Amino acid sequence: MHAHGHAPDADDIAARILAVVRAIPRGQVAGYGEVARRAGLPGRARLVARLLSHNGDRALPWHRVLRSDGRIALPEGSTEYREQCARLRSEGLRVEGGRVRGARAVATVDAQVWGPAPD
DNA sequence: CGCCTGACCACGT
DNA sequence: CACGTGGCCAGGC
Repeated sequence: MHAHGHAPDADDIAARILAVVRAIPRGQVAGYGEVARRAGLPGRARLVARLLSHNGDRALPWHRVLRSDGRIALPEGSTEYREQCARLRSEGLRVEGGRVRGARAVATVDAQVWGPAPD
């Protein structure tokens, strides 16, 4: 084990992504690309999606991860899709037409406290 | 190796 | 806001 730590192993990458997902506050959402970026993996949105699709941890707040436009990525009508809808609504979020309203208004907690980055 | 698929994204119309 | 287009990365075969 311990291959040259130069490039992070798949396990480390997965762990970082999951950590970022767990860090999304209740009642808030983030895009796949946003999550990847926060995990230090710009451009790996699809990796985040793949990881969540294989995830088995029910405690993981995977439902807070949406497409960049605020839409639910899962196929409409599927069991997982309905569960995501239910979980989001249970957190007080308004979901309409498979989309979370106001998801793009606040991308980060900082934006909520300090307002949109002036720079 | 090449080819196809996927819980994606940015951009233009 | 809906759609279409091209791009990107990882896996499965």
